[in-house]
Amino acid sequence: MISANRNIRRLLRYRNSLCKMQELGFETVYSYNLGRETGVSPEQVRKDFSQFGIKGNKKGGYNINELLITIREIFRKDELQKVIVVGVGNIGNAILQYKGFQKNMIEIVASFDIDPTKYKKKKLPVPVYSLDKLPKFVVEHKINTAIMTVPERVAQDVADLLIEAGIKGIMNFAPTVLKVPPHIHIVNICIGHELESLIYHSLQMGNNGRGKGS
Amino acid sequence: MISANRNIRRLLRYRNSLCKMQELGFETVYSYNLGRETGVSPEQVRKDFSQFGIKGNKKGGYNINELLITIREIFRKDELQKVIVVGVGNIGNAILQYKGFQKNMIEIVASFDIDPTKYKKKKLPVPVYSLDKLPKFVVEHKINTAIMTVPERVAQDVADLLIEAGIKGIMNFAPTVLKVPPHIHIVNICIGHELESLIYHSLQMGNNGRGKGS
DNA sequence: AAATTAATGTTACACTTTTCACAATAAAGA
DNA sequence: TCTTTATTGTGAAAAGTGTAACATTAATTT
Repeated sequence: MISANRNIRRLLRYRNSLCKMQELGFETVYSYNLGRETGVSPEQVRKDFSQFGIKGNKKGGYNINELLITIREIFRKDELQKVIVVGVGNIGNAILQYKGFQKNMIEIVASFDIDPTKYKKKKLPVPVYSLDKLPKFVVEHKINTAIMTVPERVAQDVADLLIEAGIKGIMNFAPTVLKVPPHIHIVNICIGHELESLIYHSLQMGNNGRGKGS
Repeated sequence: MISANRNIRRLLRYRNSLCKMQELGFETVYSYNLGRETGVSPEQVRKDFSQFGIKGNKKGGYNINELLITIREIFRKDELQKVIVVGVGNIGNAILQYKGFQKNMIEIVASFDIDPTKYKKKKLPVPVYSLDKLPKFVVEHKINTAIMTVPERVAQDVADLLIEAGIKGIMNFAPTVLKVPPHIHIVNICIGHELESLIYHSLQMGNNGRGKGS
């Protein structure tokens, strides 16, 4: 079977680099080019492609255009993927403002919050609704995926609500491990932990402060 | 040696759960409790602890207070870690507003942007400086870690600037693989890719839309 | 005090992912 | 056309990570 996780992530990185290369006018790419650009070994690049049935030319490398088409097919970029945001706080806001999703056939179609003062919020590209309206909206608009940017303390409850409404994938920004049925997909993004982990590794590495002082 | 990456991340999750348990008045915890809360197997919990030299009691489990102290020691929570944010756009803003770092001995002490209109920005808890001021600031305040929330197209240049200034760890929100010397630590957070990956897996899983229609 | 029990701590196994080595092959050159 | 060459494609080895089994031990019970 295909579907690992790592491959998928790398595929997205490849796509990024490939787009840039295409813009620069390149037509073909070698595994070691793409590897260098994406921080992946050439063997890994070839293996990933091979795994997804992508063929190159024995001496001419891979055709960038074909690669991009195939990658888009893998990610089903023929249909627009509709996503909602739940929790219009700092991060929720930032995500709503972000313009980069559209080009990858993803559209944030609505947002939800408990706080009524948010409902009138202008300057947002999508409406903010009450949480009550969520279940109906999800069903009617056939939403599968939600970005959840709510306070930690309500994260589990909101997740339950989302799943009950029929959501299949949740991107969770709260530093909580959500308890969900096995068929639900969760991606946890915990900026705080990432930062602490980074600091930890930087400290490990050696001279904390500059120079050898202190 | 200790220092894997996965362990560290799990340790942070443990800490989260342990704090909650402590607030609820618990004094000890068993590996399977903590495992259940954090989505980790009990064996893994024990192994992680063992790896960091944390000892439990043969029948009474682990002492929550000791655990927390040890974990804090591992992460060097005796000293405040100062961090800067570079790029005060949507996400940069959100991160600057976020209040949760303080409790883990992390403080965002300043932010930087090229856009002069940002410098006067009130409602931010830290000042926004010109990028010119960055090198001196980093040296004077002994900053090791930066959160980089700049547009993709300038990400590499800003990273170079940061490293030149003496930054050892960068949290990068642009979907680019930064080319950096080996002693520099990078954490990439690419919300777009995470979202696409999530959608991919959700689609794989089965009935895209609700019911069996279409 | 001895036996039982319920947990930890650790060693061995299994699985996953990456790297390595090299076979296969199409293009380029002689 | 034959040889060389530069690249892909892949099977095997290695490294990394998680799981399972079990040995160990301190508290509890008898």
